Amino acid sequence: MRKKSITSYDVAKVAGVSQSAVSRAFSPTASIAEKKRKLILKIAREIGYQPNAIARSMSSARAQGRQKSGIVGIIATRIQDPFFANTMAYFSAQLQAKGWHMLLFTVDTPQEVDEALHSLMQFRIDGVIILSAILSEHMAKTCRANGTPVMLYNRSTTGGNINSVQIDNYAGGRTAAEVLLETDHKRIAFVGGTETDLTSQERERGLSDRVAEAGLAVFRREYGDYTFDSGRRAAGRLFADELCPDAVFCASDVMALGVLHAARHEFGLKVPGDFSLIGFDDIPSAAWPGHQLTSIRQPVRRMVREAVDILIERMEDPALAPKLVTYSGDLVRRATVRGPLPA
Amino acid sequence: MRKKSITSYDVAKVAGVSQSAVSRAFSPTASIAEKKRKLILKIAREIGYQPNAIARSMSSARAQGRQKSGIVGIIATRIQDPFFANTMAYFSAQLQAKGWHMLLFTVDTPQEVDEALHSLMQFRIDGVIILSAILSEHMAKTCRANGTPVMLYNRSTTGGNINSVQIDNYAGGRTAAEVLLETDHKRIAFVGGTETDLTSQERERGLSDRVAEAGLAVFRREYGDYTFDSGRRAAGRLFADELCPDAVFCASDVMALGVLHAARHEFGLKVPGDFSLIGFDDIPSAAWPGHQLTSIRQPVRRMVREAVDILIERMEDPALAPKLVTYSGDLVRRATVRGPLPA
DNA sequence: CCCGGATATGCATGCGCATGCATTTTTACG
DNA sequence: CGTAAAAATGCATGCGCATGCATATCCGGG
Repeated sequence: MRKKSITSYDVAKVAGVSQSAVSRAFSPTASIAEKKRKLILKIAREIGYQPNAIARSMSSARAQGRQKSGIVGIIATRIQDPFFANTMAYFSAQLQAKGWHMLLFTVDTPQEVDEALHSLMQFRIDGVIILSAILSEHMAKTCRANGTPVMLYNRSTTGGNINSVQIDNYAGGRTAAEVLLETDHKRIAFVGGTETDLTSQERERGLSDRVAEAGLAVFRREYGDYTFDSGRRAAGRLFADELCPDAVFCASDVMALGVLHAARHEFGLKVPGDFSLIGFDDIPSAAWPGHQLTSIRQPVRRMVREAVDILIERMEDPALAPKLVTYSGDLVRRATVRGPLPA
Repeated sequence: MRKKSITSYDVAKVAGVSQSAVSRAFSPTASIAEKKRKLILKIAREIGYQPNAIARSMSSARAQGRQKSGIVGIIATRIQDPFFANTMAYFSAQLQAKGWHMLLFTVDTPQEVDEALHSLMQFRIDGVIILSAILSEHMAKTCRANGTPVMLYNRSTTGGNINSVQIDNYAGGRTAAEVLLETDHKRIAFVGGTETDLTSQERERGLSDRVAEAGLAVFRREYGDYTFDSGRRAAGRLFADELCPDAVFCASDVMALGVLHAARHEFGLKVPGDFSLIGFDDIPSAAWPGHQLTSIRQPVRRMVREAVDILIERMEDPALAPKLVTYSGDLVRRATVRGPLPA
């Protein structure tokens, strides 16, 4: 009892036309009498015909010399994290609005990216977006060989030959240092993501450099894994000793919120009374009345839109040169840093 | 300058075998000499051959009488919401672990579900998961006709002929009422999601019924849209009058957190001193030290696993009867309800 | 060394569609 | 009304793969 799906031949038979006519009826640019198109579409609807995207992509291989699937692959990590959840939501909305489909792959470790990409490429995806991870030189070559454009979001390669959209992490770190120095902090601590994470390292380096320029050194460095709990635990370590930091800069808002909650509700500290706190990303919950977390904002919406635009251009014309875009993150000053708030 | 992708013929030519041999080398069950398979796989790796999943699925249509794409469609809403972000992360991990791919569609309104499903079905997906939405009778019929199993997550239909996994919303509402009545609250308010949302309605009905059984009535009803800000605004309305509620039950944790932040930091109220608060879902941030929000927990991980298992069974054998599973949500008692905490 | 069964291999085919090409129909205009 | 150009239509084909079927090769026991 196997069901056979309804094909364009079925429609053609009912409509008394050729299969080509049916195909053309569904192709907006094809040459077909308007009256006949209407009829075919009507009959198609009646008998429940749906063009088969798989077959369509098969035959496009012949015509265009290359399969076009209409699918963009996305490789993402930690999509339950508010920052990425937001980013994903925007990516999905953008791609959908422009008529592209999204084949989603989530990975736990950077090592899995290659494998995921491999798997995605079997579907002859037209392009791929990689969130917060990089790909091996080998896979980069494979993609180039296949003419599959890649978009690195939140990362870039040193080679500079892969499209990327990211925030200026170094500058963000410097900005954080700047505001903390201005407000007269002396013992500035840093809480990073995983120690090997490039993004975190750049933010740390920005902070470090600027603090050094002021003749100081970063007071303490702790590392977590970008989760709330890791921020909370980092706070535990930072405030266990006699001499505590008077400011903390975290590589992400989620960790900063972990520090904030732990400090206030587990150690009874005041923020910014006992220490000032700055996060990164400006996720929605940073602005909640009880948090009022100062942060370095990533203009996620704009960045995603740009990433999608760049990728689509490259998918349509693979010959275009790679484009690398860096956004700068503005400081969003809220209540976790002492000193006057902006009007 | 069109790139032609590498096909099994290319591998065959280099290996000096037939195309069939290459195909068989990539099919674990096919009959082929082990030595030859090794050789073919080696050459394939060398010249960068990747089986074309699209073409593979095309030809499976002939063999099996039905195309098998290995793709599951997911239609989701509000994936930036922590509850759904979590759910999505689990779905993705589960499906991937079992060798399925995920074609993601996000929608803003329930009306778009049909359209999205339509679009997905053009890819001959093997099954579809719909998060927090239902599908029209028409689309349900179409799916049945195509033999495409559907899994409604977080919803079910009255007909009971579509697979579903959901929480017992009514019972959850009753549980919330129960604990608030036990702790001697008299003016119990409800904050719902959108007024037309079935999930929210069920939670409200559970609360309502149980409160009525105690000889009381729900003190106030406000509606938001499941966002933090809508909870915040609802709080504004609830606490504007002279006579305020002494307890609030929200249809989601996110809204409850909105109420909590607004109450504490905008109106200077104490929770649970001035009123008690219960949310729904038990998202991670409900447990943050500064929140300690009492909530009705959804065992998301288990529910997702079950949903995936049920769907996979149905994809492998479409003849199986629909399965409807309802989980009950346990109360997670934290600090936002007055009275003694559990040890 | 021979022969039968098991295993391995290649050939041919079609999944459903889009499109080049040849042919027919329509349209426009003198 | 005639004719040329434009539009519409159908036929045939192949995209890359998996697999049924026919044939070739292997293996072991007598």
